[in-house]
Amino acid sequence: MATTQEMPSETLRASRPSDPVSPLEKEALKQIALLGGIMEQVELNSSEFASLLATSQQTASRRILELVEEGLVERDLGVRKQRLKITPQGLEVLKAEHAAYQRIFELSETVHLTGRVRSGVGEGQYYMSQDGYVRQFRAKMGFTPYPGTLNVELSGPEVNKLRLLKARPAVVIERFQTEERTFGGVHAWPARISGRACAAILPNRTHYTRVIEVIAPEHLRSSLSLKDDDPVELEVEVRD
Amino acid sequence: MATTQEMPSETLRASRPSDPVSPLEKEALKQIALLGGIMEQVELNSSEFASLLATSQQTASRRILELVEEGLVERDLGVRKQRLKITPQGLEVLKAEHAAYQRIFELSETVHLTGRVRSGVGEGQYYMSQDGYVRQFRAKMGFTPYPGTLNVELSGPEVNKLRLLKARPAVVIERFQTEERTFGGVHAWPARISGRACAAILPNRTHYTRVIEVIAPEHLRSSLSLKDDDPVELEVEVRD
DNA sequence: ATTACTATTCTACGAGTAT
DNA sequence: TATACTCGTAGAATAGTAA
Repeated sequence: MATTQEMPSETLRASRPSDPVSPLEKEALKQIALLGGIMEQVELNSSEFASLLATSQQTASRRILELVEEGLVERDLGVRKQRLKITPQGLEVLKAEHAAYQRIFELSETVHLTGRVRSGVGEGQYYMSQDGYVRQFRAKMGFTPYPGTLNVELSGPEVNKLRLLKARPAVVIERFQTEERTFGGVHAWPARISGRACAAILPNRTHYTRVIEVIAPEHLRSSLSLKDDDPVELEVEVRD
Repeated sequence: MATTQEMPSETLRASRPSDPVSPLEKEALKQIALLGGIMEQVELNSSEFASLLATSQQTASRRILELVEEGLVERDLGVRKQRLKITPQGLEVLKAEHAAYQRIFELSETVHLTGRVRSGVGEGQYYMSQDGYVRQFRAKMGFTPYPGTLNVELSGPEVNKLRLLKARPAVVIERFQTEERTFGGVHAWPARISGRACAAILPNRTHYTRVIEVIAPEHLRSSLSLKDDDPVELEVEVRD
C-alpha cells in the first residue's frame, strides 16, 4: 500500500492502525451503507446479504463476523434478523474509498503526487538566482522564488501522473539568454506542498524524468523541516 | 469476446452481458485509474502493481490478464514496462462504483428504491377519491392525484431504506373526517418513477410495511404499461 | 530486466448441520 | 425460522522458473 490515504483525525479512536481492509470487506461495507447503514441500523439477514454480495449465506455470515471483528460494523443479534450499523471506523473506510473515486473523476482539478525529497547537485540555487527566471516567476506565478529548488522524486507508479500534468496547460516560463549561456524554458503549475503555496516545474521536453522540482517563496527545506528521503505530498493545480 | 466495440453514445449503455466484476478486479481498476489510466496510458510493471494491490507479482500479473480478458483494460506489452489504459467498459465499471459512493454520501438528495408492482385490493382508488385527500395533495404536492395508487413492494433489504425516508421531513397530509369515517394522515415525499413526477406516500405510524404507495397526476399503470410484478425504480427526493 | 507458465501451498468458499 | 460451526475441497495465491 504505497499511497498514503487521507486520515481525518476527527475520531481519534483507540483502534489499531487500521490493518488493511480487503476489497471484499469494502464491498460488504458498501452494500450495508447503500441500505442506510451509516445513518440507521439495517435489518439484514445473512441470506439477503449473501445475494447482495453474490455469495453464499455462510460466506455472508462470515463476512459480517469479520467486519464486526475489525470494528467496522456493530451488530445487534435479534431473534429475527440481525441489525447492522456502520461504526465510525467503518465510515472512515468508506470515506477513503469515496475520496479515491472523487479523485478519479475529480471536479476539483488537482493532481496529487507523492514522492520523496532528493538533493540535487545545487543547480537549483544557480538557476533560481538567474534574473531571467526570477522576473518571470514573479510576473507569472505571483511570488518571488527562493533561490533554490526542492527536488521531489516520484516513487514508482506515481511517475505516470506526470503525464496527466503535461497534458494540461501550464504557465510557460520562456527560455532566455545571458552573456554566458542560454537557459531553457520550463513549464510550471501552481501547487501546494504541506499547505504552502508553491509551483511544480518541469523543464520543457523532459520526458522520462521521475523528479519534479518545487519552487516557493520560502526555503521549503527549513520551513517544513525536510530532510532527504522525507516523504512529501504535492498537490498540483491544473485547469483546462 | 475481445471485440472492443466503440461506444460513442453516452446514453446507449454498454449492452454487454458484462459478467460481474469482482471486488478484487474493481480494486485493480481503481488503482490504475488513480494513476491516470482513464486519460492516458499508464506504465506499470507487475511488481509495482503488486505492491499497490498488496499482493504478489504473479497475482498482479494474473489480475491484469483478467482485466484484459474482460475488456476492461487495454494493454501494450512493451519491452520494458507494459502500458495499461482503461477501456470504455472499464470506465463504466468505475462510474458505477463512483455513483454508489455518491449515493452513500448523499450528494444527491435522493433515495433510490427498487421494488415490484403489486395490486392492492382497490382501496387506493377509494382513498384517493376522497376530497379530503385530493385537496391536500393539490395544495401541498402541486398536482391533482389520479384516483388510485400504485403499490410498490420493496424487495428484501430495500425495506431498510424506508427508515432513511422516515427520518427525513415529509409533506404532511393531515387526517380528516367525513360523515362516515375518519381517514388517517399520511406522509408524502416528492418522487419520480421512470421519469414521471409522482409522490411516494406512507401512512403515519406504519412501521413494518414493505409496501410504499405511489400517487401521480396520471394513471401510472397504463402510461408506463406496468403489470403486476414488473420491477420499478422509484427515486424519492428528500431534503433537510 | 520483464511477463507469465507450472507446480504447490493454502486460503477461503460452501455443504452439512448444530444451535 | 435464524446464525455460524466444522470440514472437505475448489480455486486463488505464491514459489520457482522459463521465455
